[in-house]
Amino acid sequence: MLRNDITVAIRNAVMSELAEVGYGRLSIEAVARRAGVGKTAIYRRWSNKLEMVLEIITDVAGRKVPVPDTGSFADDLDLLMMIVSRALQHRVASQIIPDLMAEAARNPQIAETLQRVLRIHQQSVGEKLVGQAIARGELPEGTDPDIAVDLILGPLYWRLAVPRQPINDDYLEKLAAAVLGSLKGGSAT
Amino acid sequence: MLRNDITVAIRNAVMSELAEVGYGRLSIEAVARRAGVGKTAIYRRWSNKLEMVLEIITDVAGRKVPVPDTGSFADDLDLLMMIVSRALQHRVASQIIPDLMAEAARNPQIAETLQRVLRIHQQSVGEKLVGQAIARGELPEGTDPDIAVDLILGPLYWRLAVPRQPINDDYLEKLAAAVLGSLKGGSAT
DNA sequence: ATGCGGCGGAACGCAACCGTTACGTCGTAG
DNA sequence: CTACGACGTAACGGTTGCGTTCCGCCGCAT
Repeated sequence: MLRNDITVAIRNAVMSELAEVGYGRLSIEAVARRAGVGKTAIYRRWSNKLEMVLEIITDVAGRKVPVPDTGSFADDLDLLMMIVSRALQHRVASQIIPDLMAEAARNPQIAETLQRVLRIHQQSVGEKLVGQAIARGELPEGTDPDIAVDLILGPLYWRLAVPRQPINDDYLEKLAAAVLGSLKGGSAT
Repeated sequence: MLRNDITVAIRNAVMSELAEVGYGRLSIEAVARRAGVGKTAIYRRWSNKLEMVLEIITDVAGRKVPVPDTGSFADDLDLLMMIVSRALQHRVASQIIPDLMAEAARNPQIAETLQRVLRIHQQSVGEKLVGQAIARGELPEGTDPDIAVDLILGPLYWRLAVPRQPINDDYLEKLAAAVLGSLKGGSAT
């Protein structure tokens, strides 16, 4: 019987609040204010801040990412890196992700939740992508998909989270080429 | 005339508190409690939380990192990655760094301070390392030190901050080999 | 027409922290 | 011996947030 429009308003408010002040300073009262609802509406749905945030981010992060399959590993790689860099550069994502990661470092519940959600996507994407490439003979057999994922996502995430430099097409192209080279080289076996 | 032992106690307390609860939830009162000093001692030194944290982390982060120069780029790379991964895996660092990075995403003062301190080290290390290698003919001329740095530090930081998997010697070796491959390939020009 | 349930609003007591102030102690320099 | 200054402690008034409770409103189903 809980009104759905209210639930949606709260979810949006949580995401915005998370982006603005971070998990550490997120308060139920601020969420209620922003959503234009009473605190009661929130406590009727979740029993505290942690539970609320976990439920909401699990839902948001759980959306599927399509794995590229163009027929060429180089193109798959280009495409994947473009998709990821676009996603990471969206305003809300670029604020929330590092914040939650930092929070995960000290809150096992958050850590566990994020790991579960992220690992599924990330790992399966890696295995699928590398698997396709090996099957087509574009990568040496025994290429470690784990390292491949780290090489692909690492620099992008680093660039986003640390130097905070924009990732333009030119940079992306160079980076993709470098990653391709390292994997084709067959060093990651 | 401010007593030095007190200042040191406060600095340590700030670092511990940062690691435990993060910048967002760090309170002056908690720092004072932990350091075993009065709030007055803190306000006598800094006028607020931001100023205090900025001063302290600037100091800590400002320590020089030696740039490897073994005579071989492959060895330089191995050594650098080992040093960095060790540093990143230390308890306090692995908690504080992602937290401050997340905070930097919403606080320009923190962002500016971190960028200044980090960029100097990181950029100069990259340029020096790549420069040496080019001079020795181990890397193609025109190799972009920027991309090189991203390729080297990105996966390490990613691994630390996101999947939070331990970085053992075996993994490090494979990763270094892959990075070496990608740079030698000359794609990053 | 009646009743149920979700709603916003307001207030509750409690706790933590802010930044400031007053006080009394203690070590040291003059 | 005296004076100064940094120290810890305690308290200040004010703010914010917690999680709970009670109220009156309103939409909807019966």
